[in-house]
Amino acid sequence: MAGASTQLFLGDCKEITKSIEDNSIDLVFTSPPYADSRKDSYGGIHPDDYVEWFLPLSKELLRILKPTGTFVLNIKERVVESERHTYVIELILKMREQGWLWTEEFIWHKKNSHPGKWPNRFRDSWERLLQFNKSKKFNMHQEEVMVPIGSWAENRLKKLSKTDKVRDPSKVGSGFGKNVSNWIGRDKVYPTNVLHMATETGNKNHSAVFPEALPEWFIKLFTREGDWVLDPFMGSGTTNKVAQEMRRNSIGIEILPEYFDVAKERVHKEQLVLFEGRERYEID
Amino acid sequence: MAGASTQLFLGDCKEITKSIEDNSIDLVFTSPPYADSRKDSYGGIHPDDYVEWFLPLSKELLRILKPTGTFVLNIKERVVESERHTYVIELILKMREQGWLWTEEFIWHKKNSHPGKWPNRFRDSWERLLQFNKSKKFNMHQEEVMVPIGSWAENRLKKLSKTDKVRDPSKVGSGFGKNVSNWIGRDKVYPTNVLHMATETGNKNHSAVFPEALPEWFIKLFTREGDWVLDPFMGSGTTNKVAQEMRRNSIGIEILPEYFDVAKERVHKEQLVLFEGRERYEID
DNA sequence: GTTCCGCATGAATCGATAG
DNA sequence: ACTATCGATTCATGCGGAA
Repeated sequence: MAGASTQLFLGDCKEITKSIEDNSIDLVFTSPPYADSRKDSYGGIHPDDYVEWFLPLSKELLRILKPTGTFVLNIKERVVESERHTYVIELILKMREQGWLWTEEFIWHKKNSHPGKWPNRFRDSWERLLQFNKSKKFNMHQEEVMVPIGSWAENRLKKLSKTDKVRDPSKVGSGFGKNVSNWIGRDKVYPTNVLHMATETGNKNHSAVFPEALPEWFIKLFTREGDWVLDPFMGSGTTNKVAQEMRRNSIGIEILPEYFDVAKERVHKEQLVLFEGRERYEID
Repeated sequence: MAGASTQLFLGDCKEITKSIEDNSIDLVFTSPPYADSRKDSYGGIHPDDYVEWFLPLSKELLRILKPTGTFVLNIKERVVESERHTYVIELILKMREQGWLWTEEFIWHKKNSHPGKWPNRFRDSWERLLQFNKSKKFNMHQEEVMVPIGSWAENRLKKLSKTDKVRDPSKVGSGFGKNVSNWIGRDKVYPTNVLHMATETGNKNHSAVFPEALPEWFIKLFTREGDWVLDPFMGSGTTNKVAQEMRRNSIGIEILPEYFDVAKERVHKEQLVLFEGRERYEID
């Protein structure tokens, strides 16, 4: 196989996932609209309704995921009336009732979190990456995400300014860059469950909320070449773009035409299959 | 007052907290025994029983905390049968039913987390620091924990003789650029809700899991000199030692004599008040 | 070509004011 | 009283043009 198939769907993921086969997906990686945010984009799900809104989808995802597959959910609760809302932790409990295993919670430390100052809280600088599985025997390719202790750590160290050292005296314990090939032959260690990455800002064509390195890391960890990756809330297609570059097959679903069009432009045209409404376009 | 009072109690915190006055504590900072861990120390509460075991204490804490006070709970769920157990998130929900506000969740990134390798997960490198409050109007002294500004500022703020830049008018916000001049000469900024701290490595006589910097940070943030700090699971007394050095009054409760004795030795003897069993010793 | 440096922008939240 | 809108506040990053 020369390239991987990238199938992009325009429509509601709750409906479109129904047409996906049982036990066919190796990794679901997605960042759904957070409650009440992107109000104009997704209809603004109220925090109190969020769990009930999400559960029909997670039920479908449980069906289409392979027994060896993994579901990684990037999410964070909003502040509502000076409190962290509980919809995320309630969702975890309800998904377990559906049959999901809550295997792990990774932390994404956002080094350049949104600025701001409030009398009762500091900047929110992290998000959850909830790992769910269908069975205890899931695929995990740990060696693929090993961190070079040599080059990466040293370069990282070099860049630290005096003030950085004061703020974070013993460096950062885990992290990763984009060019794995540069690390071949170096001494490597396993990473931890804390990921240090900046959000991507200032990108003109698309403002990806998560950096490419985020789906890249989980795709490396939980899939092999030729496996199937699904992002039911594709947005501008970051997950699918990365999956394609990594020679994984992928499915992306997006309900808003504006985002869908951006995603279309970001993936390479070979092996791209588009499903827009009733029509089906294939580009070879 | 020359020094702060440090009162150490030997006994069960669920009982001893009952004798503490209503609305008298400014900060509760504690790291309770995690479920099933330190089995030999605390009797090993089973994960499934953890919430019910904890709730009577949190109810007392709600009573004795000042309306302006804060409860910081350092906790992390254990892995049980390849899953993260749900007792922590269930506890959050139940404590809210008791009347607590779940204001925030800080992340303690443990930079030197214990090494290890498992087939299905990486090293656990973070813990939760759950912030609960009694009311929305709690004391928070943000200026006490400011950190050096990032190195970006060195270049960014070098020359600002021009007129203030105005943000893209398409965005509603009034704009960061407009107030850039406010940043000249500033060298400290507010921190985020992610704390990078190493675990205490020095193998001492006790199993102090958190470094002194951890309670120190929260004591600075949520109390002033002369305020009252409580650690109901004192352990070897790290919280109380730090509180004393920071001229805060404190109460520590520990059920195990071995730990209690270690704590006794770690605090300075002036103003130390001991309550061991029925007897009361005052040392002045 | 390489480094430097200006600059737009981002899953935000609170309190006051208006409807 | 209760909800909606709006102004104020604040860092760090990567891009792209300039040196």
